[in-house]
Amino acid sequence: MTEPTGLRERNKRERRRRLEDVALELFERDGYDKTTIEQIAAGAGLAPRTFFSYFATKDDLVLADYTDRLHRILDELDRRPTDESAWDALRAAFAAVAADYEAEADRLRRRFTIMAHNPSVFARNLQLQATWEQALSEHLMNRLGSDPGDPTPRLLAATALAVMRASLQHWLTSQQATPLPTLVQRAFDQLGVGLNRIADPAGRGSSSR
Amino acid sequence: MTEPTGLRERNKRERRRRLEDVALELFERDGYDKTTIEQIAAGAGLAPRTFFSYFATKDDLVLADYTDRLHRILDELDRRPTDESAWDALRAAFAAVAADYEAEADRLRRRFTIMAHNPSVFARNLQLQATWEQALSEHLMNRLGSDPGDPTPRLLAATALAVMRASLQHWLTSQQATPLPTLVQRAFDQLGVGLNRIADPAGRGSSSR
DNA sequence: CAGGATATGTGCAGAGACTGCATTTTTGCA
DNA sequence: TGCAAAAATGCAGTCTCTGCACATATCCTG
Repeated sequence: MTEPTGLRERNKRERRRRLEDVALELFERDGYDKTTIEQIAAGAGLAPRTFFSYFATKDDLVLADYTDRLHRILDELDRRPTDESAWDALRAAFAAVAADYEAEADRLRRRFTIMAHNPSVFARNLQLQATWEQALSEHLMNRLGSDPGDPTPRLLAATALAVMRASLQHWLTSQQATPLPTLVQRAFDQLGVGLNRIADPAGRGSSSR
Repeated sequence: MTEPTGLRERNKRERRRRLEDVALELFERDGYDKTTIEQIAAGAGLAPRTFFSYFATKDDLVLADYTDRLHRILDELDRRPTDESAWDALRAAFAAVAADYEAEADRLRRRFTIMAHNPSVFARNLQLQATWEQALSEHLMNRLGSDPGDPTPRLLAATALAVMRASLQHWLTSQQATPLPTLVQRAFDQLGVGLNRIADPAGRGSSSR
């Protein structure tokens, strides 16, 4: 199934999670910069050298599950009917993912705080988002059947991610006053009219409205 | 005028530029990672320690004039008539800046290459763009007279930058087939219908409440 | 269940970015 | 010219991250 093997994998996962937990705690207590990898490894009962076989960099500790998230979005996008306009599909996919975020508002806020105080982590976050943009963009290229030279998919991807980011930020700083999916959908709608026109596969510009 | 003093400032500028030049050259010849700060400093006739009084990090070397660019955008934005919709103003401002970019396509391409191969530089680039987003967002808040809780300015800023980034990338990878300002304006137009509705100061489209 | 194949953990040595501090050199100016 | 501010430099040290050799744990096959 989703379990390739037994003990070995289990331990690996276990240690990885332990490293994350210890790190988050130390980061919050002493600050990101003041926390050394040596301390983190010690806290997780591992040798410093071993840390780097779990995380490539210290930054990655904070953003461990990003790849999962990306796959989540792409899956959600695949689940949308093909006759739906790309923009509407993005809207729905991001709203669905936004719902996931609701469940872990706390964890997100902790990260957000660390990121806000640590340029390198923040930068790493953006960098990961850029890989999302790339992946999303390719995905949309297929969906739209556009050729590689067409900037439209990239534009759509970049815009959708910008919407998500802006919504997320607003949501976190506003103490989650409005549900995130609502914010996301609202933002998508604000931009929707123009984009539906260009991203509707059937060409009949009638979708969100 | 803009010259606070004579020789001292002059030398400082000189050395800064020399560091940049040497660095770019070495980066291209030996690769970013293989080039040490010691080498760069030596090439510019300075002590290694001195490097850090000119650039905070190695990354910054590649992205030296970013702050200037930001100011350029904000100035251009200020120059737009106040009865113009925010989106149209952004369109015009970015198109104007895009024209600047045309003049230095070569330099941009060199940077682009370095960034494409070096995650940390790329990340730093994104990080700087995030500060732009912040600044732009505040600027727009004033222009629109919206209150701090309104996500619209941030959404506008994020989207505009996404447009610029996507256009720039497309422009560089397509060998500058189409003039950048044209690409930028076209992309803005693709998104424009929905955004004009919300970002029109005249308020015809029931702005953000 | 033995025992080799393989994955994983660990210690060591070291490169290289970056910092704080004390000191020297350069430049601006009275 | 000579003094004060600014800039350059040297030095010691911290920390992240890497390569390599070796130890240990896990798995799998016979």
